[in-house]
Amino acid sequence: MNYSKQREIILKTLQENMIHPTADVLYSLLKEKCPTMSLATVYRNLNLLAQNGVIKKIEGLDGTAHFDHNTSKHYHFICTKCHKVFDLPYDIAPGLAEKIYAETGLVVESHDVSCKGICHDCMKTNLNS
Amino acid sequence: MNYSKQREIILKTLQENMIHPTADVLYSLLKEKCPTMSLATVYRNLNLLAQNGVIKKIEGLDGTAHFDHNTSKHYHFICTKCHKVFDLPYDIAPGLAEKIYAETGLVVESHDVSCKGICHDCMKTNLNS
DNA sequence: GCAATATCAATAACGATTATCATTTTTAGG
DNA sequence: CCTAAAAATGATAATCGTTATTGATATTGC
Repeated sequence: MNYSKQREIILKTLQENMIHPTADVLYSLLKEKCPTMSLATVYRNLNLLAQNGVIKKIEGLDGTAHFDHNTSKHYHFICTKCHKVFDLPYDIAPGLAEKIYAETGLVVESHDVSCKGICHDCMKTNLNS
Repeated sequence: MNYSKQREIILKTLQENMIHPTADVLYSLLKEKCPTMSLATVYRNLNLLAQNGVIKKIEGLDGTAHFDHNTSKHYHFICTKCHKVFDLPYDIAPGLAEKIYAETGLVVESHDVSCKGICHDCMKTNLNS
Protein backbone atom coordinates (compact mmCIF):
# COMPACT_ATOMS: atom_id res chain seq x y z
CA MET A 1 0.00 0.00 0.00
CA ASN A 2 1.74 3.17 -1.20
CA TYR A 3 0.94 6.60 0.04
CA SER A 4 -1.91 8.40 -1.63
CA LYS A 5 -3.39 11.78 -0.98
CA GLN A 6 -6.94 10.49 -1.48
CA ARG A 7 -6.48 7.68 1.00
CA GLU A 8 -5.17 10.11 3.58
CA ILE A 9 -8.19 12.38 3.16
CA ILE A 10 -10.57 9.44 3.31
CA LEU A 11 -9.02 8.08 6.50
CA LYS A 12 -8.89 11.50 8.11
CA THR A 13 -12.51 12.23 7.27
CA LEU A 14 -13.57 8.87 8.67
CA GLN A 15 -11.66 9.51 11.87
CA GLU A 16 -13.20 12.93 12.28
CA ASN A 17 -16.70 11.51 12.15
CA MET A 18 -17.99 9.67 15.18
CA ILE A 19 -20.88 8.32 13.18
CA HIS A 20 -19.97 5.11 11.39
CA PRO A 21 -20.71 6.22 7.85
CA THR A 22 -21.46 4.15 4.79
CA ALA A 23 -19.23 4.60 1.75
CA ASP A 24 -21.93 6.73 0.22
CA VAL A 25 -22.31 9.06 3.18
CA LEU A 26 -18.55 9.42 3.45
CA TYR A 27 -18.41 10.19 -0.25
CA SER A 28 -20.80 13.10 0.24
CA LEU A 29 -18.65 14.46 3.06
CA LEU A 30 -15.49 14.04 0.99
CA LYS A 31 -16.93 15.77 -2.05
CA GLU A 32 -16.85 19.02 -0.11
CA LYS A 33 -13.14 18.81 0.63
CA CYS A 34 -12.17 17.22 -2.64
CA PRO A 35 -14.73 17.60 -5.42
CA THR A 36 -12.82 15.42 -7.87
CA MET A 37 -12.90 12.39 -5.58
CA SER A 38 -14.58 9.41 -7.19
CA LEU A 39 -17.02 7.10 -5.41
CA ALA A 40 -14.99 4.13 -6.63
CA THR A 41 -11.91 5.57 -4.91
CA VAL A 42 -13.82 5.80 -1.65
CA TYR A 43 -14.89 2.15 -1.88
CA ARG A 44 -11.46 0.98 -2.98
CA ASN A 45 -9.64 2.74 -0.16
CA LEU A 46 -12.11 1.88 2.56
CA ASN A 47 -11.79 -1.78 1.62
CA LEU A 48 -8.00 -1.49 1.42
CA LEU A 49 -7.80 0.18 4.82
CA ALA A 50 -10.09 -2.45 6.29
CA GLN A 51 -8.02 -5.28 4.80
CA ASN A 52 -4.92 -3.79 6.36
CA GLY A 53 -6.59 -3.46 9.72
CA VAL A 54 -6.42 0.34 9.83
CA ILE A 55 -10.20 0.61 9.98
CA LYS A 56 -13.10 -1.81 10.44
CA LYS A 57 -15.81 -2.75 8.00
CA ILE A 58 -19.18 -3.39 9.67
CA GLU A 59 -21.58 -5.52 7.69
CA GLY A 60 -24.98 -6.81 8.67
CA LEU A 61 -26.37 -3.73 10.36
CA ASP A 62 -28.75 -2.63 7.66
CA GLY A 63 -27.81 -4.20 4.39
CA THR A 64 -25.16 -1.63 3.53
CA ALA A 65 -21.60 -1.63 4.84
CA HIS A 66 -20.53 0.90 7.45
CA PHE A 67 -16.95 1.86 8.28
CA ASP A 68 -15.46 2.40 11.69
CA HIS A 69 -12.16 4.07 12.55
CA ASN A 70 -12.22 2.35 15.95
CA THR A 71 -10.43 -0.98 15.48
CA SER A 72 -10.62 -2.10 19.09
CA LYS A 73 -12.98 -4.97 19.87
CA HIS A 74 -16.53 -3.79 20.28
CA TYR A 75 -20.04 -4.25 18.93
CA HIS A 76 -22.68 -2.01 17.39
CA PHE A 77 -26.16 -0.66 17.88
CA ILE A 78 -28.02 0.90 14.97
CA CYS A 79 -30.96 3.22 15.48
CA THR A 80 -33.85 2.05 13.34
CA LYS A 81 -35.09 5.61 13.10
CA CYS A 82 -32.08 7.84 12.30
CA HIS A 83 -29.78 4.98 11.22
CA LYS A 84 -26.91 6.30 13.30
CA VAL A 85 -24.55 3.66 14.65
CA PHE A 86 -23.33 3.53 18.25
CA ASP A 87 -20.56 1.50 19.84
CA LEU A 88 -21.34 -1.18 22.40
CA PRO A 89 -18.74 -2.49 24.86
CA TYR A 90 -17.10 -5.84 24.14
CA ASP A 91 -17.88 -7.31 27.55
CA ILE A 92 -21.62 -7.71 26.94
CA ALA A 93 -20.96 -11.19 25.51
CA PRO A 94 -18.03 -12.67 27.42
CA GLY A 95 -16.44 -15.94 26.36
CA LEU A 96 -18.55 -16.23 23.24
CA ALA A 97 -16.08 -18.18 21.10
CA GLU A 98 -15.23 -20.48 24.01
CA LYS A 99 -18.88 -21.26 24.72
CA ILE A 100 -19.55 -21.97 21.07
CA TYR A 101 -16.58 -24.31 20.90
CA ALA A 102 -17.70 -26.07 24.07
CA GLU A 103 -21.27 -26.50 22.86
CA THR A 104 -20.77 -27.20 19.16
CA GLY A 105 -17.08 -27.86 18.52
CA LEU A 106 -17.08 -25.07 15.93
CA VAL A 107 -14.02 -22.82 15.91
CA VAL A 108 -15.11 -19.20 15.63
CA GLU A 109 -12.58 -17.07 13.77
CA SER A 110 -14.56 -13.87 13.87
CA HIS A 111 -17.92 -12.82 15.17
CA ASP A 112 -20.21 -9.86 15.38
CA VAL A 113 -23.07 -8.72 17.55
CA SER A 114 -25.44 -6.19 16.04
CA CYS A 115 -28.32 -4.66 17.93
CA LYS A 116 -31.25 -2.60 16.79
CA GLY A 117 -33.49 -0.17 18.61
CA ILE A 118 -34.25 3.52 19.03
CA CYS A 119 -31.39 5.75 20.16
CA HIS A 120 -31.64 8.27 22.98
CA ASP A 121 -32.13 11.26 20.70
CA CYS A 122 -34.88 9.63 18.66
CA MET A 123 -36.54 8.41 21.85
CA LYS A 124 -36.85 12.03 23.02
CA THR A 125 -38.11 13.19 19.64
CA ASN A 126 -40.69 10.41 19.75
CA LEU A 127 -42.05 11.66 23.04
CA ASN A 128 -42.42 15.20 21.74
CA SER A 129 -44.31 14.19 18.62
CA MET B 1 -52.21 -12.96 3.30
CA ASN B 2 -54.42 -15.20 1.19
CA TYR B 3 -53.60 -18.79 0.45
CA SER B 4 -51.39 -19.40 -2.53
CA LYS B 5 -50.04 -22.59 -4.01
CA GLN B 6 -46.63 -21.03 -4.63
CA ARG B 7 -46.29 -19.82 -1.07
CA GLU B 8 -47.09 -23.29 0.22
CA ILE B 9 -44.44 -24.88 -1.99
CA ILE B 10 -41.87 -22.23 -1.03
CA LEU B 11 -42.47 -22.71 2.69
CA LYS B 12 -42.45 -26.50 2.42
CA THR B 13 -39.21 -26.49 0.43
CA LEU B 14 -37.58 -24.17 2.95
CA GLN B 15 -38.68 -26.42 5.81
CA GLU B 16 -37.32 -29.51 4.09
CA ASN B 17 -33.87 -27.99 3.79
CA MET B 18 -31.72 -27.82 6.89
CA ILE B 19 -29.33 -25.46 5.13
CA HIS B 20 -30.41 -21.87 5.44
CA PRO B 21 -30.68 -21.05 1.77
CA THR B 22 -30.57 -17.71 0.02
CA ALA B 23 -33.52 -16.74 -2.18
CA ASP B 24 -31.47 -17.70 -5.19
CA VAL B 25 -30.54 -21.16 -3.94
CA LEU B 26 -34.13 -21.81 -2.93
CA TYR B 27 -35.26 -20.67 -6.36
CA SER B 28 -33.05 -23.30 -7.98
CA LEU B 29 -34.52 -26.00 -5.76
CA LEU B 30 -38.06 -24.79 -6.46
CA LYS B 31 -37.57 -24.74 -10.22
CA GLU B 32 -37.40 -28.53 -10.18
CA LYS B 33 -40.80 -28.92 -8.52
CA CYS B 34 -42.41 -25.98 -10.21
CA PRO B 35 -40.63 -24.80 -13.37
CA THR B 36 -42.93 -21.81 -13.88
CA MET B 37 -42.09 -20.29 -10.49
CA SER B 38 -40.66 -16.80 -10.81
CA LEU B 39 -37.69 -15.50 -8.82
CA ALA B 40 -39.77 -12.45 -7.88
CA THR B 41 -42.38 -14.75 -6.34
CA VAL B 42 -39.71 -16.42 -4.24
CA TYR B 43 -38.45 -13.08 -2.92
CA ARG B 44 -41.97 -11.75 -2.40
CA ASN B 45 -43.13 -14.76 -0.42
CA LEU B 46 -39.99 -15.19 1.64
CA ASN B 47 -40.28 -11.57 2.74
CA LEU B 48 -44.00 -11.95 3.40
CA LEU B 49 -43.47 -15.10 5.46
CA ALA B 50 -40.67 -13.41 7.39
CA GLN B 51 -42.84 -10.34 8.07
CA ASN B 52 -45.56 -12.60 9.43
CA GLY B 53 -43.11 -14.44 11.64
CA VAL B 54 -43.54 -17.78 9.90
CA ILE B 55 -39.88 -17.86 8.93
CA LYS B 56 -36.78 -15.82 9.76
CA LYS B 57 -34.68 -13.64 7.53
CA ILE B 58 -30.98 -13.70 8.37
CA GLU B 59 -29.00 -10.73 7.16
CA GLY B 60 -25.38 -9.86 7.75
CA LEU B 61 -23.84 -13.29 7.32
CA ASP B 62 -22.29 -12.81 3.92
CA GLY B 63 -23.91 -9.90 2.19
CA THR B 64 -26.87 -11.86 0.85
CA ALA B 65 -29.98 -12.72 2.86
CA HIS B 66 -30.53 -16.27 4.08
CA PHE B 67 -33.86 -17.70 5.20
CA ASP B 68 -34.49 -19.95 8.16
CA HIS B 69 -37.59 -22.02 8.89
CA ASN B 70 -36.56 -22.21 12.55
CA THR B 71 -38.15 -19.21 14.26
CA SER B 72 -37.01 -20.02 17.77
CA LYS B 73 -34.34 -17.77 19.25
CA HIS B 74 -30.88 -18.76 18.12
CA TYR B 75 -27.79 -17.46 16.35
CA HIS B 76 -25.79 -18.47 13.31
CA PHE B 77 -22.38 -19.64 12.19
CA ILE B 78 -21.42 -19.44 8.53
CA CYS B 79 -18.58 -21.50 7.09
CA THR B 80 -16.25 -19.22 5.15
CA LYS B 81 -15.35 -22.12 2.89
CA CYS B 82 -18.59 -23.87 1.87
CA HIS B 83 -20.90 -21.02 2.95
CA LYS B 84 -23.24 -23.38 4.75
CA VAL B 85 -25.02 -21.91 7.76
CA PHE B 86 -25.29 -23.65 11.13
CA ASP B 87 -27.43 -22.87 14.15
CA LEU B 88 -25.88 -21.75 17.40
CA PRO B 89 -27.68 -22.00 20.74
CA TYR B 90 -29.23 -18.87 22.24
CA ASP B 91 -27.54 -19.24 25.60
CA ILE B 92 -24.04 -18.33 24.37
CA ALA B 93 -24.79 -14.67 25.09
CA PRO B 94 -27.06 -14.54 28.15
CA GLY B 95 -28.63 -11.28 29.27
CA LEU B 96 -27.36 -9.34 26.32
CA ALA B 97 -30.13 -6.75 26.14
CA GLU B 98 -30.08 -6.26 29.92
CA LYS B 99 -26.32 -5.69 29.98
CA ILE B 100 -26.53 -3.22 27.13
CA TYR B 101 -29.27 -1.30 28.90
CA ALA B 102 -27.29 -1.29 32.13
CA GLU B 103 -24.10 -0.08 30.45
CA THR B 104 -25.46 2.32 27.84
CA GLY B 105 -29.14 2.96 28.54
CA LEU B 106 -29.97 1.84 25.00
CA VAL B 107 -33.07 -0.32 24.63
CA VAL B 108 -32.36 -3.25 22.33
CA GLU B 109 -35.41 -4.32 20.36
CA SER B 110 -33.69 -7.02 18.34
CA HIS B 111 -30.19 -8.34 18.06
CA ASP B 112 -28.14 -10.85 16.19
CA VAL B 113 -24.91 -12.72 16.69
CA SER B 114 -23.17 -14.00 13.58
CA CYS B 115 -20.01 -16.04 13.66
CA LYS B 116 -17.59 -17.09 10.97
CA GLY B 117 -15.16 -19.93 10.74
CA ILE B 118 -14.54 -23.28 9.07
CA CYS B 119 -17.17 -25.95 9.63
CA HIS B 120 -16.39 -29.54 10.67
CA ASP B 121 -16.66 -30.97 7.16
CA CYS B 122 -14.42 -28.34 5.57
CA MET B 123 -11.95 -28.74 8.42
CA LYS B 124 -11.58 -32.44 7.57
CA THR B 125 -11.25 -31.70 3.86
CA ASN B 126 -8.56 -29.17 4.70
CA LEU B 127 -6.50 -31.77 6.52
CA ASN B 128 -6.68 -34.17 3.62
CA SER B 129 -5.51 -31.65 1.05
C1' DG C 1 15.04 12.15 -13.65
C1' DC C 2 12.99 7.75 -15.16
C1' DA C 3 11.05 3.46 -15.48
C1' DA C 4 8.09 0.35 -12.78
C1' DT C 5 4.29 0.22 -10.03
C1' DA C 6 0.33 1.90 -7.59
C1' DT C 7 -3.46 4.86 -7.67
C1' DC C 8 -6.71 7.79 -9.79
C1' DA C 9 -11.44 9.44 -12.00
C1' DA C 10 -15.01 8.09 -14.69
C1' DT C 11 -18.00 4.93 -15.84
C1' DA C 12 -19.59 0.36 -17.31
C1' DA C 13 -20.80 -3.90 -15.29
C1' DC C 14 -22.38 -6.72 -11.70
C1' DG C 15 -25.35 -9.34 -8.30
C1' DA C 16 -29.03 -9.06 -5.16
C1' DT C 17 -33.33 -7.26 -4.55
C1' DT C 18 -37.56 -4.57 -5.51
C1' DA C 19 -41.08 -2.32 -8.46
C1' DT C 20 -44.16 -2.49 -12.33
C1' DC C 21 -47.86 -4.31 -14.83
C1' DA C 22 -50.82 -7.13 -17.39
C1' DT C 23 -52.73 -11.72 -16.43
C1' DT C 24 -54.34 -15.37 -13.42
C1' DT C 25 -55.94 -17.18 -8.63
C1' DT C 26 -58.23 -16.88 -4.63
C1' DT C 27 -61.92 -15.36 -1.76
C1' DA C 28 -66.62 -13.88 -0.27
C1' DG C 29 -71.33 -12.82 -1.11
C1' DG C 30 -75.62 -13.36 -3.54
C1' DC D 1 -72.13 -22.31 -8.27
C1' DC D 2 -71.06 -17.47 -10.47
C1' DT D 3 -69.14 -13.29 -10.26
C1' DA D 4 -66.75 -9.27 -8.99
C1' DA D 5 -63.15 -7.45 -5.83
C1' DA D 6 -58.80 -8.34 -3.83
C1' DA D 7 -54.56 -10.70 -3.84
C1' DA D 8 -50.95 -13.14 -6.09
C1' DT D 9 -48.44 -14.42 -10.15
C1' DG D 10 -44.74 -14.47 -13.98
C1' DA D 11 -41.91 -11.75 -16.68
C1' DT D 12 -39.03 -8.27 -16.78
C1' DA D 13 -37.41 -3.51 -16.06
C1' DA D 14 -35.47 -0.73 -12.57
C1' DT D 15 -32.83 0.15 -8.48
C1' DC D 16 -29.16 -0.02 -5.21
C1' DG D 17 -24.75 -0.94 -3.35
C1' DT D 18 -20.60 -2.41 -4.89
C1' DT D 19 -16.80 -3.99 -8.00
C1' DA D 20 -14.21 -4.20 -12.43
C1' DT D 21 -12.21 -1.88 -16.32
C1' DT D 22 -9.54 1.49 -18.55
C1' DG D 23 -6.64 5.07 -19.90
C1' DA D 24 -4.48 8.83 -17.42
C1' DT D 25 -1.83 10.42 -13.36
C1' DA D 26 0.90 10.08 -9.07
C1' DT D 27 4.37 7.74 -6.26
C1' DT D 28 8.36 5.02 -5.48
C1' DG D 29 13.07 2.99 -5.81
C1' DC D 30 17.00 3.35 -8.40
